[in-house]
Order: sequence, then C-alpha cells, then structure tokens
Amino acid sequence: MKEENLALCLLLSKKGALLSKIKLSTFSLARQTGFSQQSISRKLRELETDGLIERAASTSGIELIFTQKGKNELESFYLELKDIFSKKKSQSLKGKVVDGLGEGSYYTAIPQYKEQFKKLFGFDLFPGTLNLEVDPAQRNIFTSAPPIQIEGFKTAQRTFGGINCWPCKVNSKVSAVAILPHRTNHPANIIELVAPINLRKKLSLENKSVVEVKLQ
Amino acid sequence: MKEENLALCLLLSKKGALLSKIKLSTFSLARQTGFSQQSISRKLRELETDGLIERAASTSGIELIFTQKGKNELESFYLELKDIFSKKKSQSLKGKVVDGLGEGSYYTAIPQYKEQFKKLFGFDLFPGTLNLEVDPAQRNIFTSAPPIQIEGFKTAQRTFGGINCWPCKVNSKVSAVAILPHRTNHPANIIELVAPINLRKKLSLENKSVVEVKLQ
DNA sequence: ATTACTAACTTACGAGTAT
DNA sequence: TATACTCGTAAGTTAGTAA
Repeated sequence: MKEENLALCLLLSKKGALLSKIKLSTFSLARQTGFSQQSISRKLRELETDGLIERAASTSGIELIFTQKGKNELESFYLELKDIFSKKKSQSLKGKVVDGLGEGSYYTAIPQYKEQFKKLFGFDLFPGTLNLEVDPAQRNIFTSAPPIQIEGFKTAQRTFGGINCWPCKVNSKVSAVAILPHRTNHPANIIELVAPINLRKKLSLENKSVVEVKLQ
Repeated sequence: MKEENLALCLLLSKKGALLSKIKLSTFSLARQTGFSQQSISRKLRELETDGLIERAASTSGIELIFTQKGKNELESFYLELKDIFSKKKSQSLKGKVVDGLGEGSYYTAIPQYKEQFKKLFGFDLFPGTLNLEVDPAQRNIFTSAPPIQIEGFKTAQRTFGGINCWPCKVNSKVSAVAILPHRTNHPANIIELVAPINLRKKLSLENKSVVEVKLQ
C-alpha cells in the first residue's frame, strides 16, 4: 500500500476491518484523520483498486473489509517493526577474519594499556589482535551493550585515547575481549579481538574463516 | 513523522540508526528505496527539521542517528500494529441493555427456528430476546468467531433467512446464545441474546444495565 | 444523509547542475 | 566522489457541487 495511507489503514484495522465488514462514512473518517471527505473517498477507492480492501459504497455509507492481500501488507509492516523493536538485542555476531590495520596491535604493545587490561580482565595480552569483518548494523547492536572502559592517558609526547571493551566468547569456546578505541580509523564493519592467547592459532583460523562472537 | 517517510525510517532502523550513528550516502539510500538521490537528500533534511534524526552531512556522506523523538514515533507505529495483530482475540464484550426492535422476538416465536434451537442447544427458547448495545468494533471481533448456523427455510408465503449463533455466558453466570440473523436490520452496535429463561429477570436487569458477554 | 466528479491549488518529485 | 539548490512537471488535496 502507499505508505501515506498507512494511518488510514491503521484506523480501519482498529475498527475491526481485518476481521469483518465494517460500515462507515467518508465524512467520519475525514474527521478522525484530518483529511477531507473527498480525500478519504479517493483513498478508499485507491485501496480498492490496489486490491487491499473490498468496498461497497452506497448513499447510506460504505461497507468495507480488508482483503487477504491488505491484511498481509499491514502485517508485513508489523513484522518489520517487530523485528526492529523486539529484537533480543542479539548479542552475538558473525565475523570474517581479515588482516588487521595494525591499530589494535599498536595498542596491545603499550604498557599503560597492558596494565589496565591485566587489572580489568586478569590476563596478559597476547601481542596482536584478531580483526573481523562484520555487518556494520550488527556491530552497532553489539557495541550498544555497555562497554567496560579502558581509560586514556597522556605522556610527555602525546595523548592516548580510551578504549571500549566487551568481554566475549569466540565460537562458544575461547574467551576474548572485543575492543573499539574511542577515536579509531576503523571502518564501521571491523571489530577487533584481543585475548591472552593467539586466537588465530588456538582456533586454527585463516583469512576468510568465519567465527561467531558472543557477548558475555 | 510524515507517513510517506516510514519506509525510509524502517530502512534506517534496520541499518542500526536507532542504536548508534550510521554512515551512509543519499545515493545508496536512493538505490535501496527507489527514490532519487535528490529526494532522499530532501527527506533526510525534513527528518532533521522535524527533530526525528540528527544529521551531519559532508562531502564524504551523511552520518545520522535517530533522536529520542524519532525513536518514539517509530515505536508508536509499532505499538499500534502490535495492538492490532497480537490482540488476544478478546472474545468477550460489554453491552448495555436496551429495548429491542422486536426482530429477535419475532424469530423466537417461529416454530421452525424453535425446533432448530432445541436441537442445537438443547433447550426451549424463552420468548423474547435481550438486546445489547455494544461497541461495533468489539462486536466485529466477537462475531468473527465461527458461528453455529441455524438454517433458513421457505414456506408457501415467504423465505426465512439463516441465523448465526454463538453460545456464550452472561456475567460469567448464565448461559445464553448470541444471535445475528444473516439478513438483519440491526445496526452494527446491537447484539441479541436468547436463552431458555428470561435473562432480564434472572439477572435483574433494567435498561442501561451493563452486562459482560463471553464466548463459550 | 450519502459518495464522488471537476477544477483550482498545493505539495512532492527528480533531471540538471552548482558547490 | 559527495550533498543539495533550481525549476519544470507530476501527483496529492480539497472546495464546490452533482447525483
């Protein structure tokens, strides 16, 4: 259906037109929707032409009911929204192993970061990170969980930014930490994992291997 | 939001714009929605003007995220549809006792109908019906349950139409049958009850008394 | 009372193009 | 490349009114 008729269809649904014929007038619908009587008349004729409702107009008003096609179109809007809003924030994502930019490796070599990792997660970092290419939308959902923060610091030379961390499990077996520096050059489809061990070796991964990452 | 932008907002949501900033181009959105690049540009600016998204355009693309207002508007669509589609088909309705048109009383006096009632429901009809004024939408839901049919018949003089029947319980106490003649002059906000007894007396009802009718 | 046609008005759209 | 302005055209809206 034309989207601009969605509110009208919602109103008709509330009146029961998904279940049985309902009788109404273009005038009353006009009052309830803010459109003119003439526009409602036209819109209902459009919905009929598009096969979304059955309509029987007379001088005493209009009787109408949704067709199966009409019900389906309305329900598909519902299902899309349901998907968006009732999604158990799927705290897992699939990623494809790719070569890293070295950004993460750089961080894992810096003592001040290493100390904080040890303090927060109880392990010494394996030097190097596992870079995963993921669906950016999925990554957004993943990283919308509250992160554990590694704090930035300054040296005489420069400023080091903070890092967001999410403890996770890779392939339901190996514990790791997904990291995202506050200021990063990473594109939105990359996420980096650090761990106390060499993840590539432990999981026998090559480039293009696919792994599953679950929040913990 | 303008309804005509709903599909665009759904697309943005799927890309994760409810949760975090996403980066995209008007051109790619145009391809995915079927609108022109110019229209997407205009629509995004509209959404920003309406306070539904935050938008940062540059020569490398657009970064955007839904505002709370935008999230709310989208969610309200969802909640309305949820209401419509996940409604436990409330098979009960409230009705206000009103004087009848006598239509039901007429039917309950005709032997061929009386016999069928006896056969289907096992009781002799009390002569007369209880007329209830109900919400037409609620009645539609109620009567969308599969009815038990009393069949029409012909005499030398005229044709008598069929009657749809729904066994029910009034005020959770007294059994009755809601009836709706196939061809009726009743307005959509009236439903009639028949029973083996005088419902008005049994339930001490006057005009304007409110009763609850539950499908059985 | 209705529905819905006509005609005038208003808004939306997108090709061309500037930046 | 990107966004977005201009402007001619298409589509949507509604007041008046017929049926």
